[in-house]
Amino acid sequence: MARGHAKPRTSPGRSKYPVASVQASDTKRYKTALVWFRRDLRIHDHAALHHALREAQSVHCAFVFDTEILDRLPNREDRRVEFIWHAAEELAASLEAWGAPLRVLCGRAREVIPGLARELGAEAVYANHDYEPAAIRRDADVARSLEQSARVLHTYKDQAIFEKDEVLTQAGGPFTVFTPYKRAWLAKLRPFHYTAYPVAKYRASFAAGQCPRRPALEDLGFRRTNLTDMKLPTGMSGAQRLFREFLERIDGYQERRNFPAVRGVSYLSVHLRFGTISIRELVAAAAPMPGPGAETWLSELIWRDFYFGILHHYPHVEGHAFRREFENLGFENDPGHFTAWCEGRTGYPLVDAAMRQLNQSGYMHNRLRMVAASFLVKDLHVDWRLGEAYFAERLNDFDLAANNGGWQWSASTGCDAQPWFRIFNPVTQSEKFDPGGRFIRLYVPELSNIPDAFIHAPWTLPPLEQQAAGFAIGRDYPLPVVDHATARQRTLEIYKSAGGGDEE
DNA sequence: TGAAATGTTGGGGCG
DNA sequence: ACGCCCCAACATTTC
Repeated sequence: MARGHAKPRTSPGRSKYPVASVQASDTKRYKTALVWFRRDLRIHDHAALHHALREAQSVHCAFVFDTEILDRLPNREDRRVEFIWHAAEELAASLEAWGAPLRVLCGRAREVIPGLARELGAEAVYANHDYEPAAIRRDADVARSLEQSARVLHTYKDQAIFEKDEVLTQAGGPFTVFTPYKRAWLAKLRPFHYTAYPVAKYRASFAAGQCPRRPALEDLGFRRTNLTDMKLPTGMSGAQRLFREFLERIDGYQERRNFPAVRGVSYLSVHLRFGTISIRELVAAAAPMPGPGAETWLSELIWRDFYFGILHHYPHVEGHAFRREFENLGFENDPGHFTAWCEGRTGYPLVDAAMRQLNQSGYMHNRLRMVAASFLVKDLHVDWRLGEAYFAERLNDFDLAANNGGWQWSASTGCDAQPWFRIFNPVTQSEKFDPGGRFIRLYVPELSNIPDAFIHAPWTLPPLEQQAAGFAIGRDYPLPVVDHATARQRTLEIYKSAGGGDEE
């Protein structure tokens, strides 16, 4: 059957993808269709767009700034809204080059989309699968509304290479351990799974028209952020630039990806999140490429599919520990400690640098996400859900499945999580992965004059040398909020008594 | 995608 | 020369 879990089609022009010839319009099943863009803000290699163009004579496009989401955002300067706004602008410009207008609307998507479909006389709405529980409920609502006026919602796999039940164990169940999942994923992978949808070939099906006025960022009730100052490339073109640059250094990825002060990673996560680049394009480049760099990077892309799958099969992970014995660890959740962590003043330089990077830019290096998460849970004894929520609020690339998976991994509450007795030492991690303190100095300028030998643990700088450096611990930079060795012992007790006792 | 505690080994100082 | 001790370096176990 056709890719993307599309329901079996009966239209006469249906053929096995990819298709060599453009269908004649009299073989199409719909006169008019509407493509609803969501987290897939691009025109190339787009499943829903491709199917709509093939199946309808006249295709309209829309994007909705969903007020149900926007209204719940805690502040009016949100880099993600701005990122999406830029992406929608570029999407509109690209569609316009094909003579197709993009309708950019603002409102409750579950009402706006059925309303727009009625207004346009669209018989079908096309969109890509979104796996978040709230999105699933929204899409079910939209489908129901459309049905009431004899319309239909078609949705497709687009964000993932394999979704839902496509990769299963021998027993037919979902994988809950990454390594065997990855093995099965790789064994199943064929070029077919990462071949781009040739959208441009069918562009004759776009409904022509004037480009309607689009809302400015301010019209949405949001203010500019420092997003553009940060030189974060936005939109499809920004994603392509990052990808091109990353491919130049992918060979060193395996080593360089661990060092936050080094440009080692791809920085594509936010683009994958909003679909300004296609996962198929990335896998198409990485899968056939030899060497440990491409292999390791592909692994990271597989983690993404893995966590989509976990959320799909175990939706209770949203809000609950995957491992029930660790549901309630009885942490103190000291508000002072939590605030110190949020604000980057725990007294542990690498943790603080990481949190300040997040606060200033909306980005945090992946290793630092692990270090910061481990510290919150296993040093400060704050519930992982508080950290998860803070990241959700701040990360430009925030994705429910991946963020939840990452936090439960760090907290040892998840499926295939790190063992509970595995506890990062924030000083050792700092010495290993920021040996010269370059990253620390970037975000914790009050430590810029501390010698390398002490920058990972500035409280060990002898008083005389503090004087010489014009620095006083406790005055210019906080003393550690907790003692790691003590906190570690307590963590071991907590997890052991919570039922971790009989673990290997 | 760990770190700390504990165990083992072997070189060198030294009586 | 030899045994003994110290301890660094490495390995293994434990959390």
